[in-house]
Amino acid sequence: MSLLDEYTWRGLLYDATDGAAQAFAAESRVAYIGFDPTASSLHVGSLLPIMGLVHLQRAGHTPVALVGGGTGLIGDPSEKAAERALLSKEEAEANAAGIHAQLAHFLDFEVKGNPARMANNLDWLGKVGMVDFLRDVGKHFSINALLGKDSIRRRVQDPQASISFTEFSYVLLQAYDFLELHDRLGCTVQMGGSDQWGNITAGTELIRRVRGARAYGVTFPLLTTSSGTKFGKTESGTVWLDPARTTPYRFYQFWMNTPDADVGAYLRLFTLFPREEVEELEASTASEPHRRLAQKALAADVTRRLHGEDGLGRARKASEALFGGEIEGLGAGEIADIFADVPSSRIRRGALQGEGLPLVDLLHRAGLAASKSDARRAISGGGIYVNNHRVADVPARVTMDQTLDGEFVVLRRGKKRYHLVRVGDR
RNA sequence: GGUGGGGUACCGAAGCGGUCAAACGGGGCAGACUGUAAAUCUGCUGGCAAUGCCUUCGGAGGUUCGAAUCCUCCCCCCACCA
Repeated sequence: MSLLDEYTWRGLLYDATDGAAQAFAAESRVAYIGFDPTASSLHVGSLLPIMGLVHLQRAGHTPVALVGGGTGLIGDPSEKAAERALLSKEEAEANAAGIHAQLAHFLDFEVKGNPARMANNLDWLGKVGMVDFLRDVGKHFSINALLGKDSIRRRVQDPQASISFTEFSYVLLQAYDFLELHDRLGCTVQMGGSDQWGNITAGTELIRRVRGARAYGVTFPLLTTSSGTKFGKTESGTVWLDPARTTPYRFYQFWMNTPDADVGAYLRLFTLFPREEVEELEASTASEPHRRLAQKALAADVTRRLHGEDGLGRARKASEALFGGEIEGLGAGEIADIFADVPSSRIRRGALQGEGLPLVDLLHRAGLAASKSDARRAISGGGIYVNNHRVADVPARVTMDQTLDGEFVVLRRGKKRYHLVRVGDR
């Protein structure tokens, strides 16, 4: 199966320039995707283009991840409705390093033949002179055409939004990136989200004009959930790839919570499962949904790829304990293990001795309630559990008697939000 | 620069002298039902030492026993005109 066919059945293909399919079929290509270093970590939203690179590499082509250390300093106008804050050079570089490390979980940088590569456009954007740039690149862009581009026109027409010259120039920089990668690495394909179409074709045109060479573009769809909410957001915020920001447990839970209506599409997009396996899992969701086989397979596969067998093991174990059975039968050691990645806090032993501490205060301190009033409301609404037993008594206090092995108290709000309180002075 | 209309809680939007911590809708949180799904139904949705007290209705002053509501000045938006 050709690469674009693979993309197509998986739902990964949004659009491609003419000849792209033949180009991939004809020879091994070098293709790149740019990742914007606005944060030191990528989030699940970036997983889609990353998987695009993964399939590309498996098909024998060479993936290049361009970390926009240079363009990150500018900002893409198509992403925002208003002028955005610029990153400092140091921030951009630190973020680029973090992103590099994360990509290594998905792409093989070691194989012979078509190892994945990293590039940082600061390497050339940092050096190019203004006059050279205007002469070699700027010359090939028509202002009239640029003004016609959606992302720019919107901003130009709205006197409120207005666009700076810097952002206006963004498309030139991205086109120039493509040209540089073409010259340096023989890169002939740029891929990206469907919102990048205009920027990508600007690059293919620049290459055609100044090098007389053919280059191609492929775009991926922008993902939304079946209920219309933004993919990759949860109650607790963005789902990051960095385990320090989103623990493997939470990451696993994010995928476990995938709605039935979306799980088939996600299996295609985010796992490498072959078609038959995806279809079997979908059939399972239709006929025996309560087993959640599709969600489990999805969560396991994605979590394993990012956090390894260990991370997956912990996430699974914690999930099984938390959503399966009794907590009270477990020893302190097991609890510490299971809750390794669950949010936790520490409290002094003295606070729970004697009279103990009002549950309301504990909830507030643990961050499970925004305020004590919020905690009271949550308790009276029946949404608070101590060691998995509902506590509906607002003035309830928590004492040493309720600790597990004298060391832990497991708080829970609602069905899924757990918090482990460790009792001890250190 | 002129004229008119606005700025209310997370968002949208009522209120236009006391009964306003502020209708209603959305969002969010929780409960019921389930399958850690969706849909649906129900409750909650400023804070605190809590039958009360404090802070909130663009900002600063003022009138009044009492203001989100009236007056003055200022800031910012929107529409039309120049």
